[in-house]
Amino acid sequence: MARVTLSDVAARADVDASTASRALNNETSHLLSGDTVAKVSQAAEELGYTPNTIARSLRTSRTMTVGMLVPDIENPLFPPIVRGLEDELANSGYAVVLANTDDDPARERAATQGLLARQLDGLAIASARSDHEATEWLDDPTLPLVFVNRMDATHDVPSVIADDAAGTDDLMDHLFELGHTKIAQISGPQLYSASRVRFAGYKRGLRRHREKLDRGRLVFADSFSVAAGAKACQELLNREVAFTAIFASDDLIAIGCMEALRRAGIRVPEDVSIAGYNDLLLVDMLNPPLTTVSVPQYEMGVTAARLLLARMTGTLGSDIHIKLQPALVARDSTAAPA
Amino acid sequence: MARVTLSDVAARADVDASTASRALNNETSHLLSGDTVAKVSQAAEELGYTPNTIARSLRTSRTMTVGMLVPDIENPLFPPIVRGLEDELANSGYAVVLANTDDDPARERAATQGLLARQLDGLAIASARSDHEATEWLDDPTLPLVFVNRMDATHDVPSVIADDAAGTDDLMDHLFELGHTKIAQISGPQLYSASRVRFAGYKRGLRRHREKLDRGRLVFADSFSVAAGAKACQELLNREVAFTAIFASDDLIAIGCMEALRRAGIRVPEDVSIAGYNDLLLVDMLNPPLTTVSVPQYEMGVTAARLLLARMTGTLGSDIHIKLQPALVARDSTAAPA
DNA sequence: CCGATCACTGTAATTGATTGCATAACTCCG
DNA sequence: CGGAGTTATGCAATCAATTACAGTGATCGG
Repeated sequence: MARVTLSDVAARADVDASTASRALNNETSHLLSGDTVAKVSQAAEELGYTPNTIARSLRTSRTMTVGMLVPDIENPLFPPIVRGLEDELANSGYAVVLANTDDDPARERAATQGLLARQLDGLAIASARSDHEATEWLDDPTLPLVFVNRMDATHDVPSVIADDAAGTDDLMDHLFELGHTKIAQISGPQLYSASRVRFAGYKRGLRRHREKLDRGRLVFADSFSVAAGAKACQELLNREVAFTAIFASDDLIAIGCMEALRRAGIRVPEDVSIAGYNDLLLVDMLNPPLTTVSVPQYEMGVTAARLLLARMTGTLGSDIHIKLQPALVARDSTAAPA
Repeated sequence: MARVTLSDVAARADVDASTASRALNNETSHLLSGDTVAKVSQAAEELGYTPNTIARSLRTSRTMTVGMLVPDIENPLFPPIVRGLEDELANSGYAVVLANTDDDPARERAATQGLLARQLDGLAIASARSDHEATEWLDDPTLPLVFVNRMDATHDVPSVIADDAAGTDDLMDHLFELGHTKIAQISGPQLYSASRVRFAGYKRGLRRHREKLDRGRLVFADSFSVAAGAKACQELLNREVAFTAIFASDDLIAIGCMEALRRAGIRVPEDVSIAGYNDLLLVDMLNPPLTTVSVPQYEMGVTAARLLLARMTGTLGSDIHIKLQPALVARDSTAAPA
């Protein structure tokens, strides 16, 4: 059974293809007599007609498809974002093409090429990397873009981020309230705006509480992962500096820290408190449950979708930057120092 | 700046569009003189030409895009599968459109419609549901399909699954070896083939070890989720039947059980052992680390992609069913009964 | 030296839908 | 009753590529 085309429907309803097209589109069906519309609709129904989106796209140059770039869908931070985006866009008839970049410029470039060639109507970028080399194509003004979980002042692109400044402030206050003063940070790669903002929050927290920054308590992890966190924490331990708490830039890094501390026979939170960031799935079930900052991931996806829709259909400005509020979640991995 | 089309390139190279097309396609460029090919390539280069995939697709009826249906990308089981699929397909130039179905027939139908209208070249279905009502469209023989993590004898569709029979056998043996005989099962919804196979494995394990099935120790959870697991476990507790171990059909259910038991003041594994299934991300970091069966999720995605590629390009039969081997991972949530 | 073959390139149809323009029929009003 | 306006529909171009077919000129063998 060959595909049913519009001409088939038109033939059966005994009208021209153009008439059938108008009958089947809500914006144009008012041009036609109710009679004809009914006739065509019935024919379409009977034949089981499905419009060929490709042909339509060629004519209208709208694909009703958007792309989503993530570093790695296996990182638990992203599935809720993707889900939120997809849910919201599906409501408006858009589909989502997903691509993983591993934050590797070459992969990012390849993925983007692949996506752009498909004439997407828009692109959501949750890829956290923010060096320029790989992103000069971002300046193409014809493609509606939105950054998720990333802020980039050098490109004129709307963004949805969590208010990491507020989140880190709350977290630092929490640690100080417990009585910690020797607080280490395992920061993420400074390539990422999230890392930089949280690092800034760390420094600001110290300053606010009149502690000075000791660079001996500062380690940069190679990536947002358990392995990188463990490695960075091990380095911190090797330095033999004193600390009673660790603020990890990300939950996965925090989990890596817990692993490293456990191997070293250091108890959490009795000997050292640990706090993470993002409130990833299941971190409330860890041993001990992780203190962290909950960011509204799903909501970020939804909001990004709305921004993208607004940019695609309307005339939303590109200078809109939405900050969603995070929430400190104090659990058992942080406690008063011994 | 309007898009650069093939005609633009052709004009600049002073040839016909058809010649330009042939020059730019590897399969046809051998028809042309090296001179012409070079001329066209250079013109394309200079103009920054990117072929319009839509127009190409319309003509060739190949979109180089496949769909992937998952119940919910937020369920940690699926990201690695999606990632494996995407990685493998990207190597061959295919993009992946993702849709969440929530295993809701209406959503599944809507999502599928939306995907199919885009003339996908193939569709991978990890949506675990296996009732027929929603899936009669599966019998469309023109669309290359592959089931992932789902086996369905009533449809003639290739599949990639983990060998759950072997996995459950290993797990049951493990529990018996520890000395458990009163083993409860929290099963997943029987709608899912995975649940049924694991339930069968549970029964087979009991039989093999000469225990008879006590339906009092059997509860069916409403879904594969922490909440459903907690609820089901609570029901098990309410029944006041004796048991020393719980085999949960899925890690999330197992985590729900751990929660319910903790609330009831029952220790794991001292009072009750718990085993899950799937070895989801981070379950090794739980309190206690969860005994489970590791299934090669990423590998399943890759394999599914290969099957799909084979079906799309070649003439792979539809009766191919690949079983990947799981591995028991004994951790601290299971121990000898008191 | 002439027809056949070959290598190369152009012409035009095609893919399936949308849409500007033309037109036919009908209504309305002076 | 005729011209203006309205309503409903068809015609044909268009979107950007691919591809069957045709044609041109050169080469080659008899």
